[in-house]
Amino acid sequence: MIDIKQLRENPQRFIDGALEKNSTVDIITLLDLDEQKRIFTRQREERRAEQKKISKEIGPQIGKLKGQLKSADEETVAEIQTQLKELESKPIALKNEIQRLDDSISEIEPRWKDLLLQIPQPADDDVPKGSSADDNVELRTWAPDGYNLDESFATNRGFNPKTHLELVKELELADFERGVKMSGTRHYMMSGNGMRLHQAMLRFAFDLITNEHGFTPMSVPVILREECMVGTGFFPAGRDQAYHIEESKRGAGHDLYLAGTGEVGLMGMYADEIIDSNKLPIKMATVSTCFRREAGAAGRDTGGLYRIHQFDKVEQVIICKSDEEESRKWHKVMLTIVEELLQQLQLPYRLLQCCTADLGSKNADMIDIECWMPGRGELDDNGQPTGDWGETHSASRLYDYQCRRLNMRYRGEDGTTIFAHSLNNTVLASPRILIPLLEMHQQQDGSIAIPSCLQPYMHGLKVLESSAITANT
RNA sequence: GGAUAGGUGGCAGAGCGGUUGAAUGCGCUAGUCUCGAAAACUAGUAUACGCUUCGGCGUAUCGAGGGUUCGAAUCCCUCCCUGUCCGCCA
Repeated sequence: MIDIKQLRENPQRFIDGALEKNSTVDIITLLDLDEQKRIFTRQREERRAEQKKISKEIGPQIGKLKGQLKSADEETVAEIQTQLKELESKPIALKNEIQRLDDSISEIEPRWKDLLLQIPQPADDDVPKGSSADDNVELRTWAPDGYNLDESFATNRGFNPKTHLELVKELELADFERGVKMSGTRHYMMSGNGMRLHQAMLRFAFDLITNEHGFTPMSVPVILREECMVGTGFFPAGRDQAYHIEESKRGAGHDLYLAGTGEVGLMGMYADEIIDSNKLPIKMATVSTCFRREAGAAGRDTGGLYRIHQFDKVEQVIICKSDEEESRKWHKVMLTIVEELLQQLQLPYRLLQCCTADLGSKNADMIDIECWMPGRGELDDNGQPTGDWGETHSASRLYDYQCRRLNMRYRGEDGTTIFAHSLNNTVLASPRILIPLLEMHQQQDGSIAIPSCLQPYMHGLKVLESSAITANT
């Protein structure tokens, strides 16, 4: 959520920011509603103050008169009742007026709130403007020694690459048919060494971030209340991407959803809290199963491990003080950790500065990391895939947008409460990361060379090979 | 799933429908005392929003929402949440 005060002071910044993000939210109407709401609220407060004052004055008198009623004859009763009516007429008039103002305010409030929640955080000035993901800007690339990204995989390695789908099938690393049989399209099972590799990757990434970089290891709930989804900024925009769990026993607004990322649990845990400022920055990492409906992606990336409904992810989150420089610093740190991880895995990658259109409503800045996937992309004249970049990581910088929605604050030097800043980034999401891993480390005989950093997590196994290969050698 | 007890400030815990934003205790902060600390004593100690002549003033908040009333932490209704016991269970 953006700061309504900032919107009042500088509406143009938010109007421009929304346009750049292709948002159609009606900010003009919001400003209008806000003005009305403020006027009504102020009038209400004034009436209310007046009413309180009068009540305090006439209270004892009313009490006295009501006491007299008990022991009065008919004539005095009538007289006293007239006096009571007179005494009460003014506060009753005020009461009615307050009621009218209340009605006006509660009519405005839901629309006001709804619009406010929809206003995207304006992108930072140094984020390139763009109209779609095509306008994202490549910041830098990295490839292991001996691998030239300007040349094809075949030129680099001396043989044509198989796709991860072929490799998975030959080495029996996953079972798509049975996954689909049980749960429908975009479901799968990891099997045998595939499952071992999947677990090894997660464990390697989790150990790297928690042991080497001091992030606190956490587990998180993946079933979360609607408030957490709204608070972290995934709702309302991403409502159709989340699995909704029916919970009719709970009241409205208390429905439960499956999280699409561990970020929801890591951020939600501090909602409505005033964090001890000595504890900042809070650096946390979790590994959790993530669920995504992939609504609107029908027909895209079908088959294989790229776009699936359920996967596991090691996620990093940082909550820091409200300071732009600090936010920027931690953003870089989070990216550096991923670069370190991918370099250890010997996977070529590139950093993409997302343009305004690709940021999503929460982010002031977002940098994606894409890994080179030789088996993706268009086919060349010989029917060989030309390879393509595929998104594996996404590092978000949100300033206080999320913390404001979550009401997550800390106390400043002078005792005032300040909304914290938050950031998050993927450490590693598997099985998607297995695509570049398998495709990049495949060898001519169809086996997979396991990077040395993973070998301890694979009981020392150095190569994945099919039973057929083993039999031949 | 069955039975029962509750939700008040950082915590514990009071609160006849009328100066109750809320007693008291603990905690915390500052001061006095001390070479220093502890103890003791004194003072202060919620949040949000609005207004401000920057000294304050006003409104809201006692789980949430609604109602009764001139006036609600206090009465009524609905919902939410939590604890305990029994049953079941990865």
